[in-house]
Amino acid sequence: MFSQSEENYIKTIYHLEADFKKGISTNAIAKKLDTKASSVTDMIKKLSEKDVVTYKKYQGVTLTDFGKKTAANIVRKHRLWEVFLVDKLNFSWDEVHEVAEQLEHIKSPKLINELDAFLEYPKRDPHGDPIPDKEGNLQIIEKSLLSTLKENEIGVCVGVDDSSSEFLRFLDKQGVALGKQIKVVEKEPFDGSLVIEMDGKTLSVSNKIASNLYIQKSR
Amino acid sequence: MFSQSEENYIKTIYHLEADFKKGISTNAIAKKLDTKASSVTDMIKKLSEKDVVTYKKYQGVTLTDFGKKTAANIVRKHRLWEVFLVDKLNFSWDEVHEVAEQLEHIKSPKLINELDAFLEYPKRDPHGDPIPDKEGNLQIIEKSLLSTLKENEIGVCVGVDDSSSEFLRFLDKQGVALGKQIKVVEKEPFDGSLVIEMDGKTLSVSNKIASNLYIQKSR
DNA sequence: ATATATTTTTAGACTAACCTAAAAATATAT
DNA sequence: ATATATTTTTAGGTTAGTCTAAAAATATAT
Ligand SMILES: [Mn+2]
Ligand SMILES: [Mn+2]
Ligand SMILES: [Mn+2]
Ligand SMILES: [Mn+2]
Repeated sequence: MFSQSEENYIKTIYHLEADFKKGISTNAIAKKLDTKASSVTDMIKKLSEKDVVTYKKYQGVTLTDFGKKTAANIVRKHRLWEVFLVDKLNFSWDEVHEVAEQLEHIKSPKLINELDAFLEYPKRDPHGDPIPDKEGNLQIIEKSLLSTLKENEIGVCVGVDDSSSEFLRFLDKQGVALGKQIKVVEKEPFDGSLVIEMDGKTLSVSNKIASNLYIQKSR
Repeated sequence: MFSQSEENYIKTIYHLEADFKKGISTNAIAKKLDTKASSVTDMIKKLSEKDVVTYKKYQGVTLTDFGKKTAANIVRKHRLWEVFLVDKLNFSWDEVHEVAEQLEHIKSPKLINELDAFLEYPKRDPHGDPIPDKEGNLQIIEKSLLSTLKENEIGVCVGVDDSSSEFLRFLDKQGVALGKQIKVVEKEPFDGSLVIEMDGKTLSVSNKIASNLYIQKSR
């Protein structure tokens, strides 16, 4: 059984590995967890002791299979709770993260399995991120950043890269939501902005937005 | 904002005060929390510092109004989560306590208010205990231990005193549940056992059970 | 290749929440 | 009333998780 703090480290390493492969640096972890590198070194030693990570001094850290499974289970809980908050308790997608950050640490296998069933086995969380199954496997879908699409390409909005409240609320204001069909009408090379068609209307989105929105291209 | 540990102390003092009025002893708290008296003294000082309790050395501890409100809010969360687990996630009434013990510490006013609404504002938890409202008030109902009823008195089962898994599962086995009508047929002075009528059948219950079951008498 | 900058680890401290053992206060029994 | 028992507090330690500052290792730039 892991402490809340240990779980937060494990989850963070998992997310960093998804982005940057093996050998996650002390500093990278410290930055994500808003703590100091020296604290990370301490914790890393403990996690290595517990066979969650492999660790060679100065070489960064990598999750073991056991560590990966543990991490996936925490992520599974986090995302299932997010679905619960949005689907059942009227939270909006920009409000769920902080609470899920707490709920993910509740220890009860029955709770999480029953929650999964109650929510009818959702496959993705409110931000479009996949929910790992009990074994820790998660299905990856083919998705591309909106900014990488070419003119006239069409797709469906399936996720966000940055899921900060600010970004999500901004998307709300623009009427952008998961499941919406988007067509790239025009790309502006000067500032990287795009003119897109959505809900039959055309609007312009900045490069900043376009490089944070995931699109599943229509074949 | 209080730590999980502080919250557990506050809640425990609250429950003890309900049973024994003011001036809760260090030892009583230690026993309930399964910790040492010296640890309790430490924590009591901190809580007194934070104006949760009033404390005079060797005189025991009493919740302030602020302390009472804080406690009631924790109890509110505990009981609402218990209702959720039973009503929505197929937990039985003997399985919920341990999980609610964790869930009660989640910090999010919106979460608990939405949960309350989602559950349609329940008034009692699965054990018949009242759920405090947002202000910390809880409605008390007139209830008596089954063991105090006289022959031929009739009432409805509305709660349990001991809510240990063992007792609750035993009640399940006997077919006793909240809401069941019970009539005292006969009292056995020798061992304090009772013959009762329930669901049209008569059965005998030991004194141990009769003094852990709350009945609301039919006027 | 060497100097400089950056990253990582170590050393030493702090706080929260525990503990044991001893001392002090209070309660109980004769 | 005094002696004894019990309860409560104090004193001093431990562990988890954090911090700052300094030392060591590694990376980068000339
Ligand atoms: Mn968390
Ligand atoms: Mn999410
Ligand atoms: Mn608790
Ligand atoms: Mn209960």
